[in-house]
Amino acid sequence: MKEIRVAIFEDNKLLRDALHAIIDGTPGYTSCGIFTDGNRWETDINRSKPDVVLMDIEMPGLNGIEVTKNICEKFPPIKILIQTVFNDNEKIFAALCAGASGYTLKTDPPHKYLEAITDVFNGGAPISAGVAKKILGFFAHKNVILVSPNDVDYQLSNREQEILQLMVKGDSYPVIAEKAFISYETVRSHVKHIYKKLHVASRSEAVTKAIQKGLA
Amino acid sequence: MKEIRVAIFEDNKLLRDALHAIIDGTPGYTSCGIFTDGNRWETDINRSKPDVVLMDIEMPGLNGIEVTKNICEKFPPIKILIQTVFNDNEKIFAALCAGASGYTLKTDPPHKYLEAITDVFNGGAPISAGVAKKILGFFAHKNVILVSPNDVDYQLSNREQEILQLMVKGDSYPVIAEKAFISYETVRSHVKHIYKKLHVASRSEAVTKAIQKGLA
DNA sequence: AAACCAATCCCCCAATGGGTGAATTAAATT
DNA sequence: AATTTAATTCACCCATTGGGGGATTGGTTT
Repeated sequence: MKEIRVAIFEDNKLLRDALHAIIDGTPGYTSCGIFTDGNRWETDINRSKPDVVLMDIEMPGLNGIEVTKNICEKFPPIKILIQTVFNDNEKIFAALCAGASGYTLKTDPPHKYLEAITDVFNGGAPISAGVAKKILGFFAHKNVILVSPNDVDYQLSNREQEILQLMVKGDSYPVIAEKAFISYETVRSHVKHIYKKLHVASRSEAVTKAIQKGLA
Repeated sequence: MKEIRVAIFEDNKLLRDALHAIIDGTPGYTSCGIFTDGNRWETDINRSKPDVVLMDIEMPGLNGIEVTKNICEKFPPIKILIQTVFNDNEKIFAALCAGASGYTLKTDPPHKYLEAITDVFNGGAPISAGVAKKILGFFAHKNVILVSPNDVDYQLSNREQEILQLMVKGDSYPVIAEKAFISYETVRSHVKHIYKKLHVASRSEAVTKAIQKGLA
């Protein structure tokens, strides 16, 4: 049975040292890297080669959510366990979307941490009670809607995506023209191309599709 | 310490009897009602007065999701624990939105059930590992978007909501007029009122707001 | 060289938005 | 009981916006 290599991102020295001690002090776990911020995450990850990353959300410089997003993209096999203290719905939601594999509360006792680490390492999805309650709250209060994934690629050009964003925002063509530094007529031309690619025939349909397909 | 009153909705006789036996056989738990479908849910709930409901999703007649929605609306203090077997994302998502307090897999062992019942009774949100993984998947793959809750009530009338739905669908005014059995001019009149109430000035803004505020 | 596409621009006409006004009905308030 | 408020219905005028077709340029691919 291989040891689980754990990297720690945590700006609080006390917590950092405590985690380090717990992980290195428990058979089956090794702390392979301890970092106080996410500014050099890429080299940090490359050198420490962790199986699991313990990620603090609030850190100086790049925050934990950004770093999580980046690691998930560049190193998909690495499991990330986010640690959170706060009750900010927006932040929890953003953290969920970043693509981590589990969420624990900092107030959880050490043995819970170790359990969670093993759990994510084995492909599980440990979620602390408090976080679970929040997530169910999201759904129960209908603060969340399901969008069909990008099963189809609409092949919008960069410029077209840009225009589409502004359309979703509700900007009129003249306003879009100003913001994009092109003429009114050119905006309209882009819009027409967008409609063709999205298979829609009006602005409102395009906006609906953009939101529901996650293009905005 | 009060006993926890548990009602069971489950169409499978074997499972139903097993649950009944486990719950009544464990100190601290009483099964106060056992039902094979949700068709008479309101009288069932009124008579059995449960603290916690074990709800099967697939039942003849009214399915578990509908019944859950109804109970959550009419009897908010009652906690509902949904039991699921299948892997259908859509169904799990619908179940989450119905407003239940917890989700267990039917494959979980009995002691897990009892734990989950106690957990929801105490305000927790037990989520089985498999369901947790699915939920994180929703968020990680961005198949889900956060909508600001109805923090403000736009006070749209029924008719206006109806028109707004059709606008979101992308119907033109003449088409909306046909579907709503009113004249073109009346549609326009409603639309203007909608814009005033939503504080927007164009169809696309109205559509965006409708989607993001959950009005559609 | 030909075909393609993104990005730019113009014109015609239909659809949409804002203002204003008004009749009927129902509900709420005084 | 009288008044007010709001919802629903309809109408007209007119300016702005939006949709469809067409066209040019420059760059890329075939």
